[in-house]
Amino acid sequence: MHNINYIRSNPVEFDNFMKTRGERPIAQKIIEIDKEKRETQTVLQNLLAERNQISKTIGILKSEKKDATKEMAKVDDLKNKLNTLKELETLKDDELKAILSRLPNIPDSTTPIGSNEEENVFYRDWGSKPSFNFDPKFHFEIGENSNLMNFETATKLSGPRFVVLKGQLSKLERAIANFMLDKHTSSNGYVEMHVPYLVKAETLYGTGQLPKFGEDLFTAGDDHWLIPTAEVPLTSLCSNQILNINQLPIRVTSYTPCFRSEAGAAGKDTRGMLRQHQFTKVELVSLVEPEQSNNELERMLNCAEGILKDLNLHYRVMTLCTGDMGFGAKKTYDIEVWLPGEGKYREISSCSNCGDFQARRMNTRYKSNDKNIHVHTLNGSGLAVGRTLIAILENYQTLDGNVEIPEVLKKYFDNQNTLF
RNA sequence: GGAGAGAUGGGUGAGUGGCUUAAACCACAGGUUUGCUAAACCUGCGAAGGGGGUAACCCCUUCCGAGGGUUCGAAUCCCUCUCUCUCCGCCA
Repeated sequence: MHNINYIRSNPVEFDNFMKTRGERPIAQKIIEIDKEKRETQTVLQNLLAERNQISKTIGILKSEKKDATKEMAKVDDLKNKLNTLKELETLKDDELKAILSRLPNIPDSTTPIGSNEEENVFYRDWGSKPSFNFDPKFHFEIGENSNLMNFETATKLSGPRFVVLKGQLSKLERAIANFMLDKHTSSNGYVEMHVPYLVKAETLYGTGQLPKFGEDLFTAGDDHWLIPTAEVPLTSLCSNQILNINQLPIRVTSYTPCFRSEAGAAGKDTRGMLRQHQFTKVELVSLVEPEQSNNELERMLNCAEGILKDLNLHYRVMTLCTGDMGFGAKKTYDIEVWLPGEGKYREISSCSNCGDFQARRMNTRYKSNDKNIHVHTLNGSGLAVGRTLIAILENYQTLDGNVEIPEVLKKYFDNQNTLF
């Protein structure tokens, strides 16, 4: 949610920012509605003050057993005006909120301007593409050949875009998640949380998925929605609170399933477990003071990259351009891991600084020198577990169809060297 | 699911239609006193928004779980909903 005062005093700049995010100029309309609302409010409040004054007089007159019919008639007269003005004010306020709640965040000054993913900018990379003396297979070939990755059974149970993992692959999924959680909690200063996977619409509004992107979500009825990412419950932990400054920074992590309808992705990545309706992810979330959020984004990115370095997986980091960034983000880094089977870099983590955008929507503030200031929120995958599993299968595969176990994961496998 | 009780500021908690402009206490912050700490005393201390002023500041409105209603006037009365607690039932 945007600060209306900012739009009021910088309408041109605001429209320019919105343009980079694919929005039409809207500041003039916002200012107009806001002005109407405030004017209505002023008149309304003056009348209310008048009514309160007269009512008080009536109270005094009555207690003195004097006649108050004249005053009562006066207030009666005010009533109609008050109702009309109240309705108008509510109308204008709703209009304003309807517009503001659907506008994306303003990009950071360091976010490259562009219209789609083609214009994302290379930031840095690590490692190099592994070489194979055979044709590396796709992850789903390795998985299906081992009989431990089954898409048909999953489709039988739930339809397309689900998977059943068995035995060592199911264990690998769990080992990856454990490794990530262990690292983030012991070395990176995050506190592990166990959170609900079903949340209210209000919670999704706070992080920005609603009202605009309901189509991407699964709902379980009765105002219960399945989380598309643990960012939603984690960021919302302190919603509607005023924190003490010494509680910051807050760094939390959680391993959860994520549910996405993939409404706009028909026909895209239909083979394998790259794009599923359900997948698991270890999420990182930070709440920090505004001055800290730029540094925190770099820190978070390093925490996510650290996992890939430990797993010895080659990756590159891209800075997303304005047109490819998510709704609530000011700046986003995507980490793309190299998948030799597919021969492509694929997103495995996305780290975003949302500034005060989400904090405004969910009303999370902290007290500093007697002032209440909105916190800055950040979220990042650290990492997507399913895609990490894919990356390990494709990067650690051997000629005989087996998969070597990465050094840091061996302790979860009784120090075995290979998976099968 | 059934029965009952409840929801008031950071916390405890008073307030059943108009001297409530939400008391009091605790916590917290500043100050006085003080060899240090503590105690005592003094002062301050919720949020959102509107208006005025160059400004320090001043005025006003709204908020007592949420939303409606009654009334000249609602924390207080009425209706609906949500949540919490206790007991019973069911249950991993």
